[in-house]
Amino acid sequence: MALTKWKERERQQRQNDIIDAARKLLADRDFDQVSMDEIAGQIGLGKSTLYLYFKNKESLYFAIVLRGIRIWAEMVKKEVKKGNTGLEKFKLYGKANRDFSNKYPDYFRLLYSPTSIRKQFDMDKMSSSEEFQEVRELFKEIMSIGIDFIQKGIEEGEIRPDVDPTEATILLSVIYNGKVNMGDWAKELLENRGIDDEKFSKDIGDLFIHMIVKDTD
Amino acid sequence: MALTKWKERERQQRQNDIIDAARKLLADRDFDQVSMDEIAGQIGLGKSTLYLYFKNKESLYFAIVLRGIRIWAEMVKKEVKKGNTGLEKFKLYGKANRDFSNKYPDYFRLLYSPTSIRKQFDMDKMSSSEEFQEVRELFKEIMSIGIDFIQKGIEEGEIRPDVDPTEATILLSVIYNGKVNMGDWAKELLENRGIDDEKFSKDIGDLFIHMIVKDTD
DNA sequence: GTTATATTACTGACTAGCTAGTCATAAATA
DNA sequence: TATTTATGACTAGCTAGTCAGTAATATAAC
Repeated sequence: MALTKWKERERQQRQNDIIDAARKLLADRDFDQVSMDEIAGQIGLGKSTLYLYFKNKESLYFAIVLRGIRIWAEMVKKEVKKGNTGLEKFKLYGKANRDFSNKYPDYFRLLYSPTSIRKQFDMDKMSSSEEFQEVRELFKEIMSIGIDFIQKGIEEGEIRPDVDPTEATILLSVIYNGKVNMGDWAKELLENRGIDDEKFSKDIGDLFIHMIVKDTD
Repeated sequence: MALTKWKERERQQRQNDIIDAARKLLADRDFDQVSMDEIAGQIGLGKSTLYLYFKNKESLYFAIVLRGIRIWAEMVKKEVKKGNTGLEKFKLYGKANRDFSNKYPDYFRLLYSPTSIRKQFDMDKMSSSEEFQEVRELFKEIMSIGIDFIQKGIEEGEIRPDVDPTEATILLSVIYNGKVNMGDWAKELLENRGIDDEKFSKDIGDLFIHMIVKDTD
């Protein structure tokens, strides 16, 4: 019985290897542009083998995304505990997002693809994937956290009451979405001014807070 | 001579038709997902015919993008004339961006693709395209306009001096980039709160101004 | 402890279908 | 008749997914 359990772990490890190989390849190319052959080749397997671990390509894709969003959700939940007021917690919420995007850029980029470049997917295969549903739920959960803290901040009088919590939270997400997909031309402009990615990230965070707090000085 | 001129117009008209058909198809699908066959079929032509008007697929793509960015640049330049101070002009700059995204959503979405999803393109073919170079120049020009007005606004004391003009302008562009590519899940959250796209656009604009002006009240 | 059997892990070759781009030929027009 | 415009059939190459059969490992029998 311990044996079958060990077998199970072995199997999960292999599944893990596949996910990892695919993630690396998908970090800078689109779903359509990475073939199952290439993913399999990356870890010295035949393509057919992938289908023993994943129903189809979409399923593999969302397995990666799911892994990423789980990490994201975890980081957010952990970070916001450090704050007390709504504003504090929302600042930490923003920081967690930034940290995640810096620490796991591959996942982060990937995470914004399925929701935005959804047209590349076969909707039927997508919906049938359990992973897809969980990703969707976690996304909504993460958004809810931000929304609640802005709401709290408004009630506590630190955030302007005319700020719509949903809009502001989505805007934060929109900014990160835009930033990861930012084109080379924009990057060039920043570099010419001596602004690296990290500084830009941080400054965006600061600007965002200016956007919602009651008093700027 | 008048005849050859008419011929030339005829040719341009046809080229125009192709661009238009392609634009419509590319509005909600990726470069890779729209075939030359489909574009040609859309206006009752054979695929081979497209190659009489465009060197290759990339060239056709950038012809569309070029058309779009020309309209965008024109709208921006026209709108900002209405203002006087730097802040006023930057507000109009933001408005022009918003108007363009509302009036020509297809172009707008497309415009952010080549810079972000550049990995789908064959770089050699891309660079060799004259259209690509002009698109690049116009993009930089549009960014410069925003940067200059924020700078002016700072000098005039209406915009906070700790705002970096380049960062802020790029951020505006990043926001629009993110917004056009915003996923269905985020859209859903907004809809559930009764916020339609137009309201969200406008509110983003207002929030953005809060981000940079000196005094909020 | 060795051999036979059952289970599991894996893969090469294949199907069916799609793609961009070419080119000799045909149609339309000057 | 000459020129421009258009195309159908083709090449060469790629893709996801399948499946019969092979290799490796685990269990059972002797």
